[in-house]
Amino acid sequence: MERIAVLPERERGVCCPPTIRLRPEKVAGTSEILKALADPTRLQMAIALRDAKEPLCICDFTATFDLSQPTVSHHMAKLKEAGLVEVTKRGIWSFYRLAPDLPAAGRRILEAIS
Amino acid sequence: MERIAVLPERERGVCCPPTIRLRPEKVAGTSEILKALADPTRLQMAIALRDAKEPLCICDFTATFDLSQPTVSHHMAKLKEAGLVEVTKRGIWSFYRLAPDLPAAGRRILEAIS
DNA sequence: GCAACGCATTGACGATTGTCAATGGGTATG
DNA sequence: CATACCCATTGACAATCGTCAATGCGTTGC
Repeated sequence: MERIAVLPERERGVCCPPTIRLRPEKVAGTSEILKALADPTRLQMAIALRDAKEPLCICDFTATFDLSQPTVSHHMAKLKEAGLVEVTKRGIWSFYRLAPDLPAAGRRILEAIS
Repeated sequence: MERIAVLPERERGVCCPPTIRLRPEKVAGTSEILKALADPTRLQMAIALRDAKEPLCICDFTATFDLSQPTVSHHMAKLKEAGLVEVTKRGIWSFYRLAPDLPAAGRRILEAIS
């Protein structure tokens, strides 16, 4: 990612379409992950799960954020749909943790955010 | 980001709200960056700019994607609003490049995606 | 059995988003 | 001046999103 200094010389009517190296499925998957993390609440939830020593439940986040329980549940479902999060039920609780089989793209993004 | 093995013991009515270490402004800024990258078209545009040896103009992307020029222009404006992209006008062209003063968060995220 | 708890789902609402057609402004060429 | 090119802005539209109230379901404790 080095600095680009000069502007290219261009001729009228001639464009330089960049070649897209990424496969469409890869683009879709990555943008799904990004979309899941692009909401402030979900971003904080994901970071909390990333940094947590133990799995967390919905009620933990309901206590943290000023949001209703259905809303928190809805956000967590989005993280799960994106493959970022995994759930284990025990008793009346649903424990959430970061997906252990997180794809490399997701892992790198999660490590990049702060 | 090590594996979490065991589930915590919980008591009814007692939750364990995670402590949010991130400042609210930081959360807002990062989620703005993520939101800007969360669209498939903008994701590909950002990656193209990241990997390009020279700045690119709007018409380059209009040729690449099957989208109207206003739409491409609109997407580029979103990347610019998020501080990811910088524009230099010369003649009839507007040349876009990755922002040289990209905040660390943005740079790490951009390097993480693929 | 019954009440309380934790959670997911549904339905509804305003807000935001992605897209295009239409338009206008600036710049080069003839 | 007139035309062609590149680009940004506006207005409009359907689609999606974030949120909550209401509801239902499974589990635990009395």
